[in-house]
Amino acid sequence: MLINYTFPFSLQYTLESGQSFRWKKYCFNESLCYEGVVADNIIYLSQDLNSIRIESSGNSKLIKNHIINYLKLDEDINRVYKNISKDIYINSAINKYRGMRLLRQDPWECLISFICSSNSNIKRISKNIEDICIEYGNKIIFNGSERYSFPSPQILSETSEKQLRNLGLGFRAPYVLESAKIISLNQINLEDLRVKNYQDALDILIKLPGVGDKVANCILLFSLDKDEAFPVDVWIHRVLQEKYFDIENKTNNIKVRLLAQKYFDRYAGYANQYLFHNRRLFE
DNA sequence: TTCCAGGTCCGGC
DNA sequence: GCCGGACCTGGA
Repeated sequence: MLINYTFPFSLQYTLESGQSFRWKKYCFNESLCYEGVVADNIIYLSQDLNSIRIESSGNSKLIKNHIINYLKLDEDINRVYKNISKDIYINSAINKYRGMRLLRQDPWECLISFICSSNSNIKRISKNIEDICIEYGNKIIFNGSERYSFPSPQILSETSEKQLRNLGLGFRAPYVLESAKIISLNQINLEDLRVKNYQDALDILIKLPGVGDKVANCILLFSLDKDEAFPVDVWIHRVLQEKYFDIENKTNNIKVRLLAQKYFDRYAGYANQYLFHNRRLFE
């Protein structure tokens, strides 16, 4: 099955940019192929000259729509570039990683993933998420691959801190458990945040345990269509200090975020993603 | 051995 | 309100 896309689009940059943690890279017929789990199905994706090739364990028409939505192919990336091209530094990052897109992930999975990201690294986060799925998700078999779905809020809320610590989550275990309880009781409805404005959605998300300003901005940017969201981590802080603003190492991250959002405006999140990727791969 | 990694939380000024 | 330290764990 094929999906056509408008240029520019890079599957590799998009799936390897640290937004999502469940894609595994393969080399197949001398081209890159990615295996992941989206909406309880195993998905294989690869990029041809004019289209994205999909194979999956699920109903093909449904999956096609899921993937168009997941890859956010409805976004006009050229309009984004036009908006964020403010200086030579961001332009150089755009030229290097042209076609890197933001995803529209499941906010629940995104929430747990970025709670797990706290004071960790991409390799370990990926392992934590995969272990959570293996332990509590449903087995999916397709084409010789065996993967597991991401468990529901109910399922995770019925685990225990000890069980989650045994999976290697460390001090993040109680945050995952308590957040799962809040979501499963529908005290916070993540999908409802999509129709709220950025600031209101942010104020709600940071009430969740383990979710501060940085993690909340990741969830807003990578799953809830808030293109102005701007997660400030050590890498972004470093770039902004080196290339943009007169700030100190210790300058409050929220102040830094507000400066950047004012500068890059409505698509600040895309600028963030290019600056992050560029700076992270530079070292 | 020590230090650090996509931060958050808590307690003391 | 702001600031510093603690926090699980695995890899360098």
